Amino acid sequence: MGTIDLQIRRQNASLRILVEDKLRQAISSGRFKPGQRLVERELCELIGVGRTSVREALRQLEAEGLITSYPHRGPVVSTISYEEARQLYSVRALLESFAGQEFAENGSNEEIVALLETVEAFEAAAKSGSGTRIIEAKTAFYDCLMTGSKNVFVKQMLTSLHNRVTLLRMTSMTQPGRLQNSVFEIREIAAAIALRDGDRAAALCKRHIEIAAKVALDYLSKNPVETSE
Amino acid sequence: MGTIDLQIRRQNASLRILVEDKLRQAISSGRFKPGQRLVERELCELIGVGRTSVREALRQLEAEGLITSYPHRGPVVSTISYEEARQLYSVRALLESFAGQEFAENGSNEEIVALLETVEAFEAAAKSGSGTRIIEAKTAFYDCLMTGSKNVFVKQMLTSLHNRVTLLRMTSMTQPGRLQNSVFEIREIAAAIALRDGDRAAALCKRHIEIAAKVALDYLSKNPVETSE
DNA sequence: TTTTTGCTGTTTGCAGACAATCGGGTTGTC
DNA sequence: GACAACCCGATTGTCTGCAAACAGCAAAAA
Repeated sequence: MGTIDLQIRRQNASLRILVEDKLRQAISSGRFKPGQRLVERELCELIGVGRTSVREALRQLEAEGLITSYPHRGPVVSTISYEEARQLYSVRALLESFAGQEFAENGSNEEIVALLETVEAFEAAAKSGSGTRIIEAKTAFYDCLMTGSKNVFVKQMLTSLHNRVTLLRMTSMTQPGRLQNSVFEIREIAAAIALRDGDRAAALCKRHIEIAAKVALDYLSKNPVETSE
Repeated sequence: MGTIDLQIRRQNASLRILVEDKLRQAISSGRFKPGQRLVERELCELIGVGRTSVREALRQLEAEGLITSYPHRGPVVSTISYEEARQLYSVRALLESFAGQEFAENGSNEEIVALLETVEAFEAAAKSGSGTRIIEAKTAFYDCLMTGSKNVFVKQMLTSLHNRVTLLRMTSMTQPGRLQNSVFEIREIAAAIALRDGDRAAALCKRHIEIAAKVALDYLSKNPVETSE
């Protein structure tokens, strides 16, 4: 007899977690725009849960920096200024180059194989042109990269930073030609890691983010991020 | 007639924040030991607030990594393994050297003056031998360092890491002779920053943390951290 | 026009209630 | 005595009602 689906009850996740994910997704997808007020009661009936769950989820998102709470005025989807965006990319370059270096020097062979697979998936997604597939593939690549770095703190921090980048509501991918370059850069990074060349991997990661930062910041200085209200 | 205290109620901070700080302090001071269960109701009557505030504060501390929640069993003061401690010091070295470099290159002259003052305060505290004064002075130094780095993300992340280090319940300061060396290292760091030598500041910060890490990890491998229950 | 006053919507916090769940002890069986 | 099934107390997860505090705004007063 085959193994019956062990995960029948994926209901394990508490309501709070579900609400968190829903809100995160709503913010990332742009359904909630930066600057928009999030009224408790509205969220409650929108999601169909009690205030307790909503409030605790909001606290979590606040800790992640996705929303900002003003006393007695409630939470608001965080906005991110040009200067903050610059700082964000700056520290992201630092952490990702560290992750790349650690991966190259300490990652297991299996992890390298897995990384190369995500690169191929990314290339395929890029060819397909599907926006969601591209984002998924890129997320998978970064996830693999961070896992291979063998540092839970770096992984946590980078995940948080990635979430916040979406507040800019503009993936640098949307720039013409940027996607192709991105594919190339990522392939190079993976190659350096596969060759166990930590320094080169770090340099490539750093450069990759710096380019993305330049594109994003240039765009941002011309088209200020759209906020709600 | 003298001005009557206008600030009778500086109740600005919401209860939740107060509870957070109380709990953070209780954990940092060792009143709550790693591994100890934190029962909601006990905390409620201990602090004298309702469950709502306690639960939201717990969510915040969980996001910071100070406590860990198990489904239907409640929160527990986080423990930190040897491997995690290694990773923590590793990323801390990375971020602090970055902060040091940025400070040296972009800090204002006023900030440099302020930094030098915290160094002197630290030296004075070290001479006094008072544990709490030393910790305060060192905190002030780091706070100044992070502020001068002009990067809110780095500051946030480092603050979180500093909080978690206290879970080890052993400041590397307690090692004989370590305090004197620490004073020396910090003076050197500040000097490099004052000279605007970013590379040297970064290298010194990195070395400073690496030494602290070595001391702490050596100690940790011999004396496993005491947990409660 | 400027200041004061009061209203309204919203957050903040408390208390009580209930279901779901977990761990541990007890019971029953072999 | 060993082991499994079962039950029970404790605790969390969640919901709801209620009171107080506060920000923003508009109307009233100067």
